[in-house]
Amino acid sequence: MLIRTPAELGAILRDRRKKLKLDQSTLAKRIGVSRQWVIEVEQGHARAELGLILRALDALDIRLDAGTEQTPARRITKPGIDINAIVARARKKKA
Amino acid sequence: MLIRTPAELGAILRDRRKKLKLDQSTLAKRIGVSRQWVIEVEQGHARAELGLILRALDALDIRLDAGTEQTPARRITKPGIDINAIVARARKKKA
DNA sequence: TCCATATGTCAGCGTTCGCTTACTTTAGCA
DNA sequence: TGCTAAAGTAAGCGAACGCTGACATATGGA
Repeated sequence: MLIRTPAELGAILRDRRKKLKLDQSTLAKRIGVSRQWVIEVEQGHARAELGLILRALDALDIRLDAGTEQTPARRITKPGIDINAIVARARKKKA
Repeated sequence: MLIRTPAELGAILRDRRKKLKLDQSTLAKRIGVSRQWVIEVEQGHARAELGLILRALDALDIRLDAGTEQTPARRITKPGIDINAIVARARKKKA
């Protein structure tokens, strides 16, 4: 399963949790976070802490693999200008 | 490359950046973050934001894959008591 | 040697995290 | 119908994020 966005990660976590028949409270205790945290991350919370995310994956026996690949048509979503940077700035200005 | 900790992620990012002959400033601009951020994440910053991390991986053409696997001897590091939870609490109390 | 580049550190600031606690809503079941 | 558990929402709080800007070390070339 490829992960590109926080929302995708959240969906993966939720699916896996359900497959293991755990409720949010139990999982939260297992990870060492609050139930609130589980709810927000499953909903795709983009600013969740990396460390906690990794612990959540571990608690659910999900392995994370990083690969340098060649996925052909990948940069089509990247025009000349840098979308990511623009979004990043927008996020800040608005706030 | 398996990712288990923020430090491992940081090392992967740094290696990949060097392989692409980018300096921290250039990468930071490409991701849409400050140079500071790049430095800290490469050093294994555990509380970095998930969304920014994903953007960094994208900027470096690193693919993230989540897999439910069976890695045999995996739970040996998990005694009866829940280490993760203990660490989590410790992190909080100390602060 | 002097200068430019790359990396790392420090301090201060506004924003937001993740936490707790409490309430609401939904679903299944006796 | 009422009860229970699961899931979601909201408010308030201390701690830490990521940012800017300036400064500190290498390292390498002119």
